[in-house]
Amino acid sequence: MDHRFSGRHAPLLRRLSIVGTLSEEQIAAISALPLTVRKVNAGQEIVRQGDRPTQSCLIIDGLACRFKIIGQGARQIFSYHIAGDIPDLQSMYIERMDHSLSTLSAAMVGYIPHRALEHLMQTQPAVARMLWRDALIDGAIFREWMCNIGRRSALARISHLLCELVTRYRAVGLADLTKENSVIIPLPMTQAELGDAQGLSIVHVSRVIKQLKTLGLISISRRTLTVLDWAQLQQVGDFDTDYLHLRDEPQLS
Amino acid sequence: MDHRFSGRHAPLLRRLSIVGTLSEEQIAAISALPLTVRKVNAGQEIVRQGDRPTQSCLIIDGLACRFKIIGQGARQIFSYHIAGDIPDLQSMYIERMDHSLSTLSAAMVGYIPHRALEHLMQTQPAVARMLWRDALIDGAIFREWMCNIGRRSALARISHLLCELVTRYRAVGLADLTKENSVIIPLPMTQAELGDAQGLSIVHVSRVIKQLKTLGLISISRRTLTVLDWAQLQQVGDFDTDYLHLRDEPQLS
DNA sequence: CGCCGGTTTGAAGAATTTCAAAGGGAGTGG
DNA sequence: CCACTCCCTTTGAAATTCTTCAAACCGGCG
Repeated sequence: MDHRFSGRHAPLLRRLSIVGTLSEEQIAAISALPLTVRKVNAGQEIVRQGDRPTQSCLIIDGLACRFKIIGQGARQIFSYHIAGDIPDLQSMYIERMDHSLSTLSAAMVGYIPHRALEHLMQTQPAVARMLWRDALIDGAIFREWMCNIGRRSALARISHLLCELVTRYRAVGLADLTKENSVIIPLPMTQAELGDAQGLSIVHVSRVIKQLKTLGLISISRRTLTVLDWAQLQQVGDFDTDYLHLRDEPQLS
Repeated sequence: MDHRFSGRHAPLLRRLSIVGTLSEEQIAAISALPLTVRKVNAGQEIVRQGDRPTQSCLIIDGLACRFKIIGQGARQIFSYHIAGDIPDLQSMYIERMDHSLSTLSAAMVGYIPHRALEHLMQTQPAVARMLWRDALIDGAIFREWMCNIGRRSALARISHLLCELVTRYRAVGLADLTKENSVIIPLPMTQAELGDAQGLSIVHVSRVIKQLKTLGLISISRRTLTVLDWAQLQQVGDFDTDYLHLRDEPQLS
């Protein structure tokens, strides 16, 4: 983990440094991005479908998700976003939002004007490349979720999702370890929100999670996930980190 | 429809002109892209998961799809690609393919070296912007498919997919009309391939298509789809063109 | 004419949803 | 500090959607 980063831009710097190596100049340029920080409660819509934003959101702390409400009120969640993510970077290039962005926990959100981002991308092409790479990885995650929802069992889906979250939290240094080397990450979303992400009903999510607990693979308490058997959880979830395109694959013992 | 376009680059030019307006200079620059054209049979893998391509593929004619094989042989198709699409543009920025690209019909495929694309994007920033926009729309389609697979009934899923294909074929001028103003598009894929796209079994796809025929919404013959009741098909499929971000929404009577 | 891949059909089975109700747990107000 | 409340989770039972299996059918092509 890089300790050069501090302040409100730190999560973004950490995030980008898993995509590529940042020079001092680039770090300075990113740190100079104007950032209007706001504290947001859980369950607030930050950007709405149909909006034409002139700024993008950096998640500084907490959990957010992108989603769309379809037909008779069903919700599909497309992605979860943790500290360092810019979930709506694409609004720079696609004016009209075709989905919404919402917090799932209390969160710190920083707003960056598109103008500033454009200037950054013009003056620091290497950073632009990182941001684009990031957007493409975003798409890779969508594809993997399609595999989940379309072709995996409910048990595999939830396991896979938990594996992804663990891997992403670890990548940005936000996962903790127990004495026994079990990984701990925040899991602030409700089971309804897990279901909306993986195309499952609340009831079934509950049953599947119970099964994972019974199998001794995980435990959950106080909105916190502990992975008790990482190897097994990966296997049940048919999980392979490839699609996350991490530069240095973090290895778990 | 723009008639300035001819030759093997024409499908790409038509495709980009639905994203933005092309100047003569841009048309010239795109037409100058080196293009190695190959005729490919149906069902051939063009790019494989794990590859590190140095060129990207332009679909000049025919149908292709991106997909991944998971777990015990199940296949998830992520997207269909018609003439003018560059399905693996992203391999310029993400070295290692996390999925495969395959033809679904006999096709003409043009290979463009990444180097040439990079040069184009550097010298024609507006074209670069269009290509990026295109990549982001790609992601928007993934998201809509997630809604389909995760939250819509089988009948709605198939209807929605057919609506999308009709809309995309129309956008690039590849849809025909009957005397009665019904839209006709190619539908070369098998029902197994439709199922793999929408997370359904062959059997169920067959039943759903039968139902759509019985309802009088569509007819299919000789790998060709005729939409008999566009309004109704859209409604059944909960279809809204928003997510395709077309510049000029093509209106159907 | 016969083959072959793809489609259709029927029947049985599995996974998941829906409905309904009870059970917890964390924060709030008395 | 207790009791209440609200939201979330859990459980059971019935219903539904979709899958699987198996077999027949169909249409284009050699």
